[in-house]
Amino acid sequence: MRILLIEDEPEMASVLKTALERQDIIVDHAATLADAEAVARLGHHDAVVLDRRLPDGDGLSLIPRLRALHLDVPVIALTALSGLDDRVAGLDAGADDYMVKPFATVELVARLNALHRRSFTTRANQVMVGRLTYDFRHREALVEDQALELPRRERLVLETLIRRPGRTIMRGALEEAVYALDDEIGSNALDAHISRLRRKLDDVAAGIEIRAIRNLGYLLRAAS
Amino acid sequence: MRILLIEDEPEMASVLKTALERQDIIVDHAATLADAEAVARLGHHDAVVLDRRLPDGDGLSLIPRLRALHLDVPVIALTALSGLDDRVAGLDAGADDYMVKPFATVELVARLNALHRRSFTTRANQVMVGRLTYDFRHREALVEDQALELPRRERLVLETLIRRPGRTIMRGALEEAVYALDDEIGSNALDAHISRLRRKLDDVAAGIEIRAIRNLGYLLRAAS
DNA sequence: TCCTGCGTAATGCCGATGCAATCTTCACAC
DNA sequence: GTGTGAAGATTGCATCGGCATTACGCAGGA
Repeated sequence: MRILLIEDEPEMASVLKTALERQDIIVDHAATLADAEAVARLGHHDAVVLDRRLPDGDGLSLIPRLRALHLDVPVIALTALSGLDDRVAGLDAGADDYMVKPFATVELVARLNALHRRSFTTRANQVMVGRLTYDFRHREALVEDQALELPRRERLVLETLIRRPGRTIMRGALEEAVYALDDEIGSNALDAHISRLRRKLDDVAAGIEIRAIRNLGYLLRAAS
Repeated sequence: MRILLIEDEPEMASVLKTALERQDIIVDHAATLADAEAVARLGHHDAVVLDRRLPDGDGLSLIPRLRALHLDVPVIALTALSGLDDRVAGLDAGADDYMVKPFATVELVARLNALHRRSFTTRANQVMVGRLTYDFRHREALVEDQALELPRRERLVLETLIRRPGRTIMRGALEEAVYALDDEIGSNALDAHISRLRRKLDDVAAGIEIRAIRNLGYLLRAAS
């Protein structure tokens, strides 16, 4: 696992870095928001540990900027303040977890591991289900190392489903992923895409099944 | 191949740029360390040519910063100093190669090519798709041992596509490979090159197809 | 000066997409 | 087991936008 530690106090940073590295966690360190953003953009990290009080602003302000770049890296916010308001602010801003200083580093490690496990499948840039590999970096589906050509909508559907194999994706979530907010969508356009996608996956014997969950959504899994 | 040239003397920069471009190398130019770092971070380059004496510091200081960002791009350091100490300093700092001014540009080109090949070690010097063989060492396309003459841009397109046969190359990646940063590219210049390249490949019955992936990019593969 | 490479723009074409009609499957009740 | 209604699946069709192609003019090298 590799994380980005954003913390301006040198001593705190050093202590944390040492503790994390002892747990086999790779730590990149940034002391300012500007640096942090530049580094985070590279997308190398499995998690971000973010101090709120930084020389160039509130750490939380980084989160929406990362999200805007489609960096869905989980974020743990650190703060000296323990008030409920601050906790809410942190989670509102999109932090995935929240720790109040002072805290035991073992707890931070534990939470990082938890986040990592939780998001592991979604963050790898390749996911494999059945005989199908989806490469998020190149945005292509591969069967036996051959690209499977998928048009835009179908590809978006597949991307969304394969991020959480075997889990239900609600219909609304799918629509959000496939259509922009201002794209009005009537009728059953989504169903049609699912249908076409299924057909293509069958044609190449991808060993994948897309199941409808009535009144809820769909899930993708290796065919039994 | 695309490189980042970091050199503050305008004349030197201009001469090198011209010489390299004559060898079909795409050159992005930065005059300061700050600029260079910002551009290098984009990860577009196959190599960095780095002058040591720069207005904002010793060029070598860039290398550890790039490594910290896990940019493993090879670096050739240029210097006016030929002392052993300087050579050691350069290699210590992580430069892959080292040249003392003044030097012959042909030598620089040769070393760049060597580095480039080395960084593609996993890849053969020749790739064959359909009836077409592309020889990266001599930078020529062969059909039945007959060289196929391709102008610069078309060859760059082919090189990029054939590196990953049967896989999608995103439009942006193609543009990066074929054009320098400051080359304004409007309209459909890339499309036009693809079209001309296709025509030439068809003319010699190369047995190759270049497919468009709508909204994404292109893919090259043996014709079915 | 001629020639070739290149970028641009106009035009034509085809695939992707949304829609709607029709068929199939599922859950539940009896 | 079976009937029924609702949700889902599939497919043909018209539309639209992106890609392909080609002609043209410019620029740089022979």
